Amino acid sequence: MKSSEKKAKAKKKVEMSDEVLEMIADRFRLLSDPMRLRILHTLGDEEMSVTELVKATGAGQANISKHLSVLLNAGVVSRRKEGLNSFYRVSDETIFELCDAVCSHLVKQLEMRRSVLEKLKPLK
Amino acid sequence: MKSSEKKAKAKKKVEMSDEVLEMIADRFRLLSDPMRLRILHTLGDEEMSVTELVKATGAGQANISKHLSVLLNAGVVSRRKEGLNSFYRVSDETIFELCDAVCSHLVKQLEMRRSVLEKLKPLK
DNA sequence: TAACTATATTACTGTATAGTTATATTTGCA
DNA sequence: TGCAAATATAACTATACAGTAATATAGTTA
Repeated sequence: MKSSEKKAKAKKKVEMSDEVLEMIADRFRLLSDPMRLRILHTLGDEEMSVTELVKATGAGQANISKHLSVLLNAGVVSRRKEGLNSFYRVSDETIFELCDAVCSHLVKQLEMRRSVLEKLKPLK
Repeated sequence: MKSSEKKAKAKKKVEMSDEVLEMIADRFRLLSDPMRLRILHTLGDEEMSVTELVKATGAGQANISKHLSVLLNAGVVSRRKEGLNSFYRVSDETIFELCDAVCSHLVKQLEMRRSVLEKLKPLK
């Protein structure tokens, strides 16, 4: 017992190198853009061409292509080329788990705020 | 059966407004910075003052304070003032679930790469 | 009251990146 | 071969933001 006699409360923490933190941050940064989230949500479990995504999202073609290349580079989507078309699909489903977790947290948060407002109502 | 006779494959997607996507992106953006991740990881389940966090992380005081105010504003940490000190603690544990999910994904990803390299070894 | 300490805030700088326009590249077709 | 379509890329602009230095604010102590 050497390092655990400081405060008795703190759990021993795993050392986190800057490199690991940077990798985790990179992963979150991937999902920190509304347009990329829109693309991923639009794809769902489907395979879609760039043109289809452009139409579905209303964004510019260059913009969509750029975001897709970011996602492709990160291994979140995969690409299948066929003639003139490039078809993309989500190859890393764990992305959706993260999004779902954030979504349900937001819902919970909004519900809490609503219930607080509800309690204030009678005071009007 | 009207909108479901297009491709038969696509699940009906929930409409996603720009506002909702922006909120989700905001949440991910919070975690897309290595220094904020370092602060959250350093805090863990402890309560710490700004000075303690400055010492533990090696970052500048102004920088730590700014990140803490971002996290406070987002409801991820809470603040307790006592005399000259401000004590912060993580108030939203769901943050750690997200981090854990990303971490285990990274581990899985690295293991996959390692096993690929392992198979290539005999070819040397 | 004056000096000191902890924290917050402001102003500034540099960097990263989202969106856009224009262009390059590749493939299919007349 | 030449044109058209789909996609990718390069160059540019504007914006956001992380880090820092300086300063403000508030509490503590001599």
